[in-house]
Amino acid sequence: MKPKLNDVAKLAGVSATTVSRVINNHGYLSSQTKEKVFAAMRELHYQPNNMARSLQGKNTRLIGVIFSDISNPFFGELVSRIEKILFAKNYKVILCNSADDPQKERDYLQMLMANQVDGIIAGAHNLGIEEYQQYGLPIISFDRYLSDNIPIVSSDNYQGGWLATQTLHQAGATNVAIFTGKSHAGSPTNGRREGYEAYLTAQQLTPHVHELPFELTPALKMMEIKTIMTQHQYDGIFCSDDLAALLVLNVAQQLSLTVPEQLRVVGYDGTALIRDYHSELTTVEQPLADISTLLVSLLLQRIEDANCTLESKYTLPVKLIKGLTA
Amino acid sequence: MKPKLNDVAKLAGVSATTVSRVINNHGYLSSQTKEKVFAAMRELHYQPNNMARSLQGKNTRLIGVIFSDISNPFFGELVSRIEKILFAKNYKVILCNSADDPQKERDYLQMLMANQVDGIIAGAHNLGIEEYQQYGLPIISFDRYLSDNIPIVSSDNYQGGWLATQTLHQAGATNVAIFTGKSHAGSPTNGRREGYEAYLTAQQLTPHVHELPFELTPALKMMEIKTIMTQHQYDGIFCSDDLAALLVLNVAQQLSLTVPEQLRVVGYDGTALIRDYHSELTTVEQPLADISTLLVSLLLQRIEDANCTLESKYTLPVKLIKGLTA
DNA sequence: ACCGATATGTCAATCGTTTGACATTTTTAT
DNA sequence: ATAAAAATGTCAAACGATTGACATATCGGT
Repeated sequence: MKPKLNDVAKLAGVSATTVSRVINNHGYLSSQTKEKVFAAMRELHYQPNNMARSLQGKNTRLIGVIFSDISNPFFGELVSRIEKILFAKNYKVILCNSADDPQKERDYLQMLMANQVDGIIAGAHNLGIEEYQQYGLPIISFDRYLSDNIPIVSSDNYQGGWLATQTLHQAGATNVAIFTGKSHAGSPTNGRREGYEAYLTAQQLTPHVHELPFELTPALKMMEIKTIMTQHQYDGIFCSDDLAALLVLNVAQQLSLTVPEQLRVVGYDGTALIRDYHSELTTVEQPLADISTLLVSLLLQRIEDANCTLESKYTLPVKLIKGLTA
Repeated sequence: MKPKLNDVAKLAGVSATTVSRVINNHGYLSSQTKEKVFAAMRELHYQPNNMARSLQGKNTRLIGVIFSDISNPFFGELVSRIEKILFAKNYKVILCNSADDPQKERDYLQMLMANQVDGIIAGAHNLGIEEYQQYGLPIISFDRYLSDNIPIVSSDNYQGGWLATQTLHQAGATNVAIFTGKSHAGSPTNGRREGYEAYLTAQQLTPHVHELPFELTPALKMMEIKTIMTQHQYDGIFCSDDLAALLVLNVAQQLSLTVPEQLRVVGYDGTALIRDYHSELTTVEQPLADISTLLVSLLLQRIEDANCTLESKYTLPVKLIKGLTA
């Protein structure tokens, strides 16, 4: 039978009101009384019921975190960082993998509302989910436009696209392609492609855009990449994510193309996984530590003051991590 | 202002008791009344307050999931799968990254108790945490001994160790090492090393065990691996996780060792990430789909009936995924 | 001696929802 | 016509904790 606050009061020999005062550190309290109450709590393994407390108007300190799939190393690392920061601030994370399924994302929002979360960090890619605007909850978005009053945190995708393409060009590439996901209206990640195109246009070179649908499995994606690489003799490829870059390197090996002599490759993300286990890959690193810190910081400001004025966009600078592939 | 059940009742023109009956599908209810109530719920964007409901004895349907760090691809995929299965069964996951920090894991347990979670799936590696036994909660463990009445789910580590070593041997290796983490008393993962040693002993070959501490960063781990590989001329290496295997492959390249001619390598885990982006790696695949399904299934059985009899150990068969490295 | 501060207790209302007991009305079957 | 079933309403207690108002006792400073 789970211990209740009244049980703690009985064991400590004080009133229930006193126990509540100790737990919440309200009112006059002697050190002796505090110690007696804490000792009773320890002996009974008592934890105040957060459900009952939140019914009294206390925040639940639950945060919903929605990404498409945390088995993707980028999201895995991002969510891991966000969770660590939140836990250190006495918040806990309800994890949501929405995949590329708008209805699933809506179901998650409903569930998060029912669980009285204090706020949401949303970083999935589904579009057209009006519910985000209907609930009037503190929400911060990562890399996706949700509504006019929901701030977006992202890396400087445009700078990243420019930088990646510049790196390929300066490494001698002139026939440069980009392998990217499907463009979403209003999505900051479009900036990678825009930066890529802007650089090539400035250099009077021809852009070659290849969209690889998100829903392709890696194996099918690899086949598509192989088809493209066989049909075109690119000497530089910018992949708008690192996993695609790994596939390109795999295909290069299959086609006996030497990297970086015959083919230069740059990726995007620069997760710890890539830096630790694929340091050969030249990549544009998104500042995951800063992104996480900023997402949490903005959300907690919104939780503290729902009407506080925040920018609509926060753009963090990227950095080129020089490997051996470009 | 958040809508309450009474607001729904007013809009639908029924009593609050009727709304509660519709939500919980209790008692006699006409279809017309149900439809009126659902329409009012939709119009007000009403979600029943799960905190108040759980105060009434309803389960919170919250599950605590504790792993060391989900930015590790293995845990990332495992947690992702567990979360998907749980969400489909109308449960939600509170995510906990305990790292290699026992006190942090204790803090998480306290927090989970305070939040009245219905159960816990525990897969971190910290030892000596008595709290798991004190709270009397449904708990299922992955790859770690917690207490006599907490079931453990793991892959057949012994078979995996045997299989990996046999694969190296059959590929021509006779001077075979194992790179493993530190042994923990009672931990199923010790089986990998035991299977490795048993195979070599049966073949009258000499085991070479190298323990790489968990707390080494990948860069330091790589240096340690390079030192070992330089000092010994192993012709076969079994790594007890795939990321270590990637490091070994990196070092082999640095030392101009051809794989698998001069050096055969087998890893362990076989995550989707490895299969998709490193199909060249020969590895022992843990059945993550089955592990996830079983962890959830056992936990829900425990939640349903706290005294149901479960085995103390569930061991799932592994499978060798043949790549090019052995 | 007196007054203010300190310390703790009592009491009851409240949070949002559930739920059982009982009442009333309507509908349907015999 | 009557009885049973269906449908909905009323009412109040309860879940665990918080909290404000007020009471009482003790202690320390003036």
